[in-house]
Amino acid sequence: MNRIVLVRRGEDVEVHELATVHRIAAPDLGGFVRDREAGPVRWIWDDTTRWYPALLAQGVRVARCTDLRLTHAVLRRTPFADQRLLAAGTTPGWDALQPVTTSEAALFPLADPADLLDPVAEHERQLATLAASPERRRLELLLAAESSGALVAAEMTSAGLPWRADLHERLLTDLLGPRPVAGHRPAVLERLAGQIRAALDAPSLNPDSPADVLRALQTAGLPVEDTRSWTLVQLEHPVVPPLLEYKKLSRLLTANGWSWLDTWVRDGRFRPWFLPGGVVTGRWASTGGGALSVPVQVRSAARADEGHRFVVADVAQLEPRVLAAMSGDLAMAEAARAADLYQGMVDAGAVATRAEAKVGILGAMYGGTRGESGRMMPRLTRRYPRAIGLVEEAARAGERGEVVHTLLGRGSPVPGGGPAADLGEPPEPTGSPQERDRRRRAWGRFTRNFVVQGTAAEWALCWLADLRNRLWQLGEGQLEDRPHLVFFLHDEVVVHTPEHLADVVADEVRLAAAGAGRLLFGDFPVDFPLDVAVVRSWAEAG
DNA sequence: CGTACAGGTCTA
DNA sequence: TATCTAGACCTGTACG
Repeated sequence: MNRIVLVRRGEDVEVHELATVHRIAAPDLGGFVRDREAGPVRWIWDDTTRWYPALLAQGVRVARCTDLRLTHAVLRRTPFADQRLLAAGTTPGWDALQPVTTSEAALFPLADPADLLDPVAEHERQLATLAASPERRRLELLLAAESSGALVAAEMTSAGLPWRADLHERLLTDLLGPRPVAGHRPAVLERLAGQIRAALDAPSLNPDSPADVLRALQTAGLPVEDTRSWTLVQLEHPVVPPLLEYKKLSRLLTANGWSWLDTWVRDGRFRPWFLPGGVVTGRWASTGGGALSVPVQVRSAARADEGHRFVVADVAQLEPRVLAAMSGDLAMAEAARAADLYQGMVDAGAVATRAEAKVGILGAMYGGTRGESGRMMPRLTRRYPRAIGLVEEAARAGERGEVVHTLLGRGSPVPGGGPAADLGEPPEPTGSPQERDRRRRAWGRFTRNFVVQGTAAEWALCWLADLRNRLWQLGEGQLEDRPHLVFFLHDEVVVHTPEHLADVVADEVRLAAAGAGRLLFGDFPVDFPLDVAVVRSWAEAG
């Protein structure tokens, strides 16, 4: 594997390859990368968001990279690395480096803090750190998966999720009335506001002000402390139906209404930015358009192009399956042999009902100790001692202030903030003993969830990376002419594909899932069954 | 007048 | 018959 480090130098790019250095002009970079991609090569660069969008805009796809910003972040937190090998004067600069999320695909923004960093030296420090790690293989897999995720993320933004603004607008008009002029409510909301004011005898009530609404509800004699929908549904009062309807439609208007369309949908594509490693657990974050919470309500506007289909796939109960595998709990893995893990637990006689299984497992992973899930724990602990033991141990470690880690070695933050690598004194605990105890237990719930959510994110990254390569092999020409990923959300992917390849894509999605399981868990007998749908519209899946 | 936070609701 | 993990992002409101 040829490693080529790219470094910005003014209007040029410095190319470091096999102990040689040469310069090329920035406009020639696309052609150079395209040529070298004919052979096995790994591009090493400071940050994928600073290089890859411009390459993609020129129709250049790369197979592999090392994203030093992301790999640095992982190495800084992992308990498997000797931090002294990573340390340098520029470490704070690498720590602080932020991804670029602007629509201009221009190479080389002015005054980029990345220009103060030395990618060649950082790469060498990272290689030395890996070489000395007792868990080198796992860490290398994690860093490769993380970098591959960076490529997928850039490609998804570049391609965009096909989005039919006309269908979205029709949906808005049907539910809210015609688009109002700026500063006015849509007709349907205005009518509901009138009904709410009448029902509460509050003629000047602003239904968009929670404080206003709460006061009016209390004045009307209703025993409420907040105005959440969940609270309101439990009331018997004429204001409840129009108020709930108002909240629902108002949410649609503000989160995914006309201005959302104006801002985020261009040329028939929704283009959010996906941020690999944006969540401490290793899950992706996103920015722009709320990509991680696109309501089911508007997914009908996401439609495959003419002659194309979406292949939508999600993993059933990913996290409990990951927990079974990472803890080596054969009894839980046996329950996971069924397509429905919770039903598998019922069939094994571990619990009486599916609902009990679900609330019990979720409680074990999230740290629910009260109510139903708390009552389930002794039974689950007897049946699945390794799985439950793993999350309990993670919780205890967190309560002691220790770092926990995922299967591949992503480390949790330390309680006081700042990466574990900062060898400074822990901050002085503040607050009453009760408050400190509450905080300690909350941190234990976080570390309990961290090991499972983070390892599930690693499985998903491996799935995504393998699938990306498989999809590329299925077609010819540019990325968008081939089956390609257009959306990813924790345990769900959407592939946009020419119709005649849809069934092949569905097979590849399953093969990639099986491959991810083997990569992380070897021969351990656990399944990751997928729900796969070939559809015209995202809303038809699931 | 711009920033910070609270309250709310959507996602897995 | 009690909410417990991770996010994004909107509006209204308090603050400096």
